[in-house]
Amino acid sequence: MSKEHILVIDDETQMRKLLEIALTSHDYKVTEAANAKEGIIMAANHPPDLILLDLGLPDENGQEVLKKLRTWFNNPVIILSVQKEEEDIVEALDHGANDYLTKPFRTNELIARIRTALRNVSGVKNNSVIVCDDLSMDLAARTVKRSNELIKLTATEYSLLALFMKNEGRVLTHQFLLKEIWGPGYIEDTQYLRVFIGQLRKKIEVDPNRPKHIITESGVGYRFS
Amino acid sequence: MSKEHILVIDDETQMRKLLEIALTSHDYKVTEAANAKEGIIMAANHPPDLILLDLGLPDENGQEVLKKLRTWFNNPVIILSVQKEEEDIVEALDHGANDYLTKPFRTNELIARIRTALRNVSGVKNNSVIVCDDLSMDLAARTVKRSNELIKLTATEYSLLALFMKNEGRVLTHQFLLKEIWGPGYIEDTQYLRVFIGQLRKKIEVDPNRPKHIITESGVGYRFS
DNA sequence: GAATTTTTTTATTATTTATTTATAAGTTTC
DNA sequence: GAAACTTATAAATAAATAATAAAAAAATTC
Repeated sequence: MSKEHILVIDDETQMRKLLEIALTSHDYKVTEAANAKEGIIMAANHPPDLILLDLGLPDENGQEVLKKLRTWFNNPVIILSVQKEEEDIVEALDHGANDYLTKPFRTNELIARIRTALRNVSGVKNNSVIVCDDLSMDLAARTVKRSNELIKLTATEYSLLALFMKNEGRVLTHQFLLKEIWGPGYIEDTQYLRVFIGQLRKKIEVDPNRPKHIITESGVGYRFS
Repeated sequence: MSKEHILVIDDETQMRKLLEIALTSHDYKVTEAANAKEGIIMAANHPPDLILLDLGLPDENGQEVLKKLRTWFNNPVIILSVQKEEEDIVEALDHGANDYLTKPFRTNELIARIRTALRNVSGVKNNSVIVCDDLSMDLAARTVKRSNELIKLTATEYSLLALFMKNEGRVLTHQFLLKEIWGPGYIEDTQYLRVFIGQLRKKIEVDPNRPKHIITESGVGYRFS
């Protein structure tokens, strides 16, 4: 089963270590960046489910980093900062942060706030089960069943299918899918999509040659129904 | 635009007054309840967009109130409490609270956190659907239905039909249509239009030989009705 | 650190869509 | 109502897009 992925962007080694231990012990997959530039690149190369962002980065103003991320990154961002001024908090929240904790923070509270943020991922409730015909996806357990049989999906396959099931009936363009799953640097790589759509169809369709769930919208994208 | 509605559940009169002033000045509609029982009834009778809930209510434990609310209330709940113990915060968040502020709090921060919580729920259901007789086009989903049956259109056919449906009743000249769909270099290629109008009619008209939707205006262009 | 799984890349084939061409059917104008 | 012009339809060709298989590379697991 694929773990939820959290990207920590913080320049203090000690803090990263602390977060890594706390997060991995709660069964999250953690990646780390020590500065803004690195963090943005990592987020773009493999979009995490949530970002923990320190505002006091050495190479760039944290608020600016947040603004940059929010031009394309739609998953939760939680700010961790020594700045406890009200105006900093308000600014960050209005720039699209989902939560703001001041350092030093309490670990269990942070973990609870991460759970809360991940639960509320905009749009579809992230704690429910999406059922669609013979398919059902448990977003909390991160599992997929076809006619009550568990299906084994890789992390990427799961993310892709989740995106489809959260947007049933809607045409999702190649660009949108690539941006959401692989990051904004991959919007040209439609071949990735073809390969993974093919793999998904093999796993979820009764007849992969006559797909009923993932419908091709030639020249535009795909639609799940 | 209708104001967003916030329900304040708090037993302290002063606090309610303070919140009322702060919230109304930020253009929210505010209703108030002084205890748990009243609060739950008010939320049930007229569900607000967001609830501000004090945990220290006289008649019932705040965590229990939260649990009761969460059995049916899906909009954001923000906790305001004098309790600053980590375990209280974690418990409330895990019971479905969206945020937790300890009293005394800073007003602008609260307002910003309210904005953040409301941002996550709104905006998802802005489906602009154009309906025209038996035809309906969902611009967000990028789908077209004829008498509730999905119609399969190619990318060009869809763009053309969207242009028509957005300009219902208006005559669109050949030049305009060609420029919009194919680009300014194709103003001369009226044959393209004829081919695609023909294909569209086959798909959307009851009797393609007696078109009711796409009307030919000989020598000028076409009109959608 | 070897084995396994997953992702990425490459190559080939299949399918769909756009464009062109040819011809028939309407319209307009005088 | 016939010539001139415009529009409609069908079908062939070209181009673009999509699917599939299989390899190489990278990441993960034990």
